[in-house]
Amino acid sequence: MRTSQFFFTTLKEAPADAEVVSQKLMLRAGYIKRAAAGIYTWMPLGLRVLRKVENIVREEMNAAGALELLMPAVQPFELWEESGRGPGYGPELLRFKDRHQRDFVIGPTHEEVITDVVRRDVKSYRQLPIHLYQIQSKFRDEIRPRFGVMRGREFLMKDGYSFHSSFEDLQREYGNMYATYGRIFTRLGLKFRAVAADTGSIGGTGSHEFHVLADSGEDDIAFCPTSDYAANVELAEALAPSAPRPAATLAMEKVHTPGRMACADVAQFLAVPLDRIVKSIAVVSENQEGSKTFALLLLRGDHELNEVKASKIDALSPFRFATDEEVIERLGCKPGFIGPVGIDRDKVLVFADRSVANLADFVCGANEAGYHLCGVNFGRDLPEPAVVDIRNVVAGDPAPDGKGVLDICRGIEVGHIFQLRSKYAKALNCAFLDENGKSQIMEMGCYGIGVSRIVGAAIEQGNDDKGIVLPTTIAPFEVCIVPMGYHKSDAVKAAADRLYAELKQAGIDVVLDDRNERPGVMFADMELIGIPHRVVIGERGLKDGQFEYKGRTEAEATMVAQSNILALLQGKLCAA
RNA sequence: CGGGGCGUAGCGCAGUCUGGUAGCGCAUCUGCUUUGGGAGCAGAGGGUCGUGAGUUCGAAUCCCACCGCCCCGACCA
Repeated sequence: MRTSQFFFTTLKEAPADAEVVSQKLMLRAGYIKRAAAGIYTWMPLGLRVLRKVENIVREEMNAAGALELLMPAVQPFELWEESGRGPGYGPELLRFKDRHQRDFVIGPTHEEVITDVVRRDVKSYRQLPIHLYQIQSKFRDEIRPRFGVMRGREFLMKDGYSFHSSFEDLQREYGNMYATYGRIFTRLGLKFRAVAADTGSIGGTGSHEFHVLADSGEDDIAFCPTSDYAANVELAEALAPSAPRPAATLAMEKVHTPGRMACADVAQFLAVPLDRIVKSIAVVSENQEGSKTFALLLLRGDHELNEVKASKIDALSPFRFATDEEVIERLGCKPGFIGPVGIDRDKVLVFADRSVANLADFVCGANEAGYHLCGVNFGRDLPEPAVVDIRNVVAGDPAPDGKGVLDICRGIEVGHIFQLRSKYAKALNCAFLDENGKSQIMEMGCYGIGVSRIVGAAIEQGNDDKGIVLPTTIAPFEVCIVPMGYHKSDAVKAAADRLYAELKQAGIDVVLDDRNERPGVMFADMELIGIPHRVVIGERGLKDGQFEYKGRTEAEATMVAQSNILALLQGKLCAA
């Protein structure tokens, strides 16, 4: 490609509303243009990157035995009614009516459609297993789209679905995909980690997320530096303290704590460590008949509630936070001074985090505005609570695998694999006849990769003050040729044209900057858009039969004999 | 959904308080000069000042409504 024949525009300043570095750079480099909140046009330059990512994903999926198909972006709402997921999915699901007033959705995912396809055509165990995937635009009407293509509303996704005659075979394919995803992210040149994950709204059993590690990520990952353990914080188990609960040493005492509502304020005011303050979070679970279950969740002052874990408590599934009115009605006290002592356990359930259950002589609200209780002890001052794991792990907690201590880092979720089992197959009656002629429901797996998000994540991981730094495998071009005086010097022009033809002939994805621009403009543009290898051709070097080579992240350029440049570049590209 | 902020040329911004013929930098176009790190000079084009309705002799500026966008919050009592 010659830049004079290409179309790209760069900006010196990023739009003011761009938030994260990848978004700013993608806009400045002209990879994408914003069309509406969370909706972008991929310009030719950015599309080259997107397609390279897509093709790596496609090659590895094909190599792993999956078959590509393409499903419709627009889906009949009936399928969502049949799976029972229509109401639960909520406002993220973009719905509309056609001219005949029939309901449709723009697909945020395709479990329903693929299950419908398979149930029509797959009748026998002999046709199983089968793994079908597509690479297609999805639409999810996010509450707050942000971070450019990393949390857009429209995005490109690879979604694959496998169907099996047994759970064992599903597990085999799940392992196959786990390995395939590792190969894909390795080829993409990303620093990533596979982590155990919650299955969320999609449902199912086993699940792993693949995260690109980056400080701007939206997910917290708990991992153990001295073992293989890694899990989303939503899922990571907080072990019970190993030491037994200490004996009580203090008598319970009511103290005046005017205006001290936050745990940190109470701790400071009473000169008690934050980890001996117990906070009580009031929640309500309403069943379908409208009857309410009211509960207090007890956490140490230095811990955070993990809503995913809490929602797995049977009595609280699902739950919401109690309103101030509900708290006053049940406890006779405003939030801020509520606690588990002296309450009617028939009306209020009490769940204590494992760490709270191990406390002695703790502080909690007195259920009276302006007062807390000190020196509180389970068994003596209040009944023993139900003990549960409902907190987020923190750095320094013991790893659940018992092989070290946890640390926390941020990640961008770029892949997710699930063992769906038969959730959708059952709802949509996706069945087959087994060896004995008996009808059985299929086992399903589902495997997603956020293709457009990967581009943002890769730039989040690879950038410097000059612009985008991408791995050669996904950069928009592998090599750029920057001639000094292409339009003035016949010798430079001839050398540049010759090298350009030679590199193209060798199958290298090369761009020749033949614009009549000043050198500074060309250097700055090629660096901004993220070309990993640069060859500069000038009369100075030509006199000695030399070109100048510089890698995108190298500080200094090196002079290379003209006859050696192809071999040098091939070596660099091969190594990548 | 609650709170806050913003909307003026393709991008970044000033002007709004205190109403009086719409500006700056970058980008674009023309000419000359320049050519190894985002050039210089001279000239030019480009605006429903988010939309609508008001107040006024006169509105980017004041009032009202709407639309769009951004940020914070929607566990941590």
